[in-house]
Amino acid sequence: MVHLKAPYVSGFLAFREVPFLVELVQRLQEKEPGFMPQVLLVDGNGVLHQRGFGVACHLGVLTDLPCVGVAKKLLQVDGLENNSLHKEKIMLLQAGGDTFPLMGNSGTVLGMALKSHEHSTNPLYVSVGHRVSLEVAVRLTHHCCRFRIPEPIRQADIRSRDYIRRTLGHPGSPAQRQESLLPTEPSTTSPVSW
DNA sequence: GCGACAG
DNA sequence: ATCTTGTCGC
Repeated sequence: MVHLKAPYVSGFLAFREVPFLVELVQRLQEKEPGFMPQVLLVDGNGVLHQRGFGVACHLGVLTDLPCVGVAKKLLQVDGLENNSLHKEKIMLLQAGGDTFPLMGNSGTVLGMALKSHEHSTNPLYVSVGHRVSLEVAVRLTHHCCRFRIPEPIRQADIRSRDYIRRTLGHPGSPAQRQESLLPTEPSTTSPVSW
């Protein structure tokens, strides 16, 4: 079980979550190096970020593994806006795998909006994290989608929440007596996310 | 009061 | 992220 200390602040997600992600990779290298993945799908952004360096970049540099940023909402940076024009482009996406580029004011393509499967309305926002091209990032993400969320991220989400529920759900459990795995902060902070 | 808001 | 209400498709 991880013990989150930093609060969630938009633009600083890596400072909250990346230490635990690095630890997971290190633990895997020690115990099961044969299972080391060739690429990581990261729940958050890569270069589509306030300072061009989201959690997927951060994790990639610290582990030297190729990383893809996969966000569920558009981070509105460099002039990118979730406005009516953007929503029009989303509605024009037809088949699963369809995309449109996310071009910042700087003229750089920061990522791609991806219709991750055919019966999906909201796109995914895919961006380069580390040692991977945007084209490969998009194809890889698309091919991992049984549903809207890529299966590796979806399973991590489902199983971690299930673990939390099983661990904190039982009165008298060690975790419950420890009393402070739940966030001290009011809202916004979650013990799950990992 | 109003807009913004990766997770 | 969490919570809630309602709808649609398999």
